[in-house]
Amino acid sequence: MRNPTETKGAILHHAGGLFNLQGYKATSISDITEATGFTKGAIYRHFKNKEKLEEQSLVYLMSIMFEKLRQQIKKRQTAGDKLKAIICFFESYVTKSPIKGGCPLLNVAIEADDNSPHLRKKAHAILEVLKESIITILANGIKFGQLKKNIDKEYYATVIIASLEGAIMMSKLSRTNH
Amino acid sequence: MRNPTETKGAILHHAGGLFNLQGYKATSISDITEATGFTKGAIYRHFKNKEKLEEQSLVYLMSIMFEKLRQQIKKRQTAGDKLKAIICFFESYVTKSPIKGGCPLLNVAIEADDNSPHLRKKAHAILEVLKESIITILANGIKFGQLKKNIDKEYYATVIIASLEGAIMMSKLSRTNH
DNA sequence: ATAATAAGATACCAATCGGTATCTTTGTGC
DNA sequence: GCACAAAGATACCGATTGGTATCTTATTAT
Repeated sequence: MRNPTETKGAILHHAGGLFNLQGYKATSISDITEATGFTKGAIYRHFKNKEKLEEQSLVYLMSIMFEKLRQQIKKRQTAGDKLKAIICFFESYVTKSPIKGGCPLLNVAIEADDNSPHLRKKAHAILEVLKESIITILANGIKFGQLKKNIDKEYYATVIIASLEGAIMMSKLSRTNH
Repeated sequence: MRNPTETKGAILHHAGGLFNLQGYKATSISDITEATGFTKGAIYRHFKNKEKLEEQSLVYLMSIMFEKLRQQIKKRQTAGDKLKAIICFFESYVTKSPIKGGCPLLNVAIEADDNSPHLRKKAHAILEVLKESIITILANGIKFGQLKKNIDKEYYATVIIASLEGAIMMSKLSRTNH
């Protein structure tokens, strides 16, 4: 019955969900104890403090995101189709997100501003990974003659991410339900 | 020395700044008393509760935004130049924002999700105003033959806002300073 | 079986939260 | 100049916050 790794996983899962939905600062340890059924003692055994729990939860959330996204990209062959898969992924994100509360990267970018520089650092690193993966797709597209030769890869990668994240933000406000 | 309207204005000014920088939930009444120099008694005399203060602060912040944006748009003549002015406005927003903490609309869209539906409602209305004003610019551009006739105005307005807001979000993560 | 250790529960801590009741001060109408 | 009302300060409230110390329970090694 007692499985520490499972316990830690369950805490990350529920904490991640709450952080993404309510915000990091707005989610209390008590919220997490209620959601998980575990007590404060269990949480503080596996995580040194709330800050560390926040960081590891963000990593957990993004690992889910990237895994789902990777699956979609892998299926397609050409650079164009791969990019379309990314856009589709974010589009489906609006209606039925794999994680409640929208994109964890967007959420943490807005919240972890002045306070919590630890989260901002992690989020920045994650953004770079996302950007690099899109740049790689563009580079391969150029390599195999599917895209024009002298496009500014970094610029296009940035624009793609920006408009997708911005769209998620707008959809958050436009939802009538809920 | 004692001027109630000035007091209320000062509270809105400082509270707005803090809300936009730290987040609404993360900013306490004590933060605001420290920033303004006024006491809790003064704040709760002018605002029924924190919720109302949050709402009015958001309106205050957005009124600053819209006023500055309106000035820039008014200067230009053609639809293309007006749209460029909007993009320029958001671009300058990244480097030297008129309000610390980035775009108040973006911030509130992310934070006021599940909790605080009152803020979400206000933010939604503000977004619609922004979208409509861009649609109007596009419509005028079509009217005066500066833009193609059968473009989807709502679609383009949405894309413009999305990419601008997304860019602000990304810039938040990429800042090396601070 | 039992001792040792790890996992988790319970009970508490000071600090802070939003909010209110009350008191003092300031400006105003007469 | 004096009463009256508005504006703001002070002092408090219960609830909740993140965090810790301690106690109990379950697992594992011998």
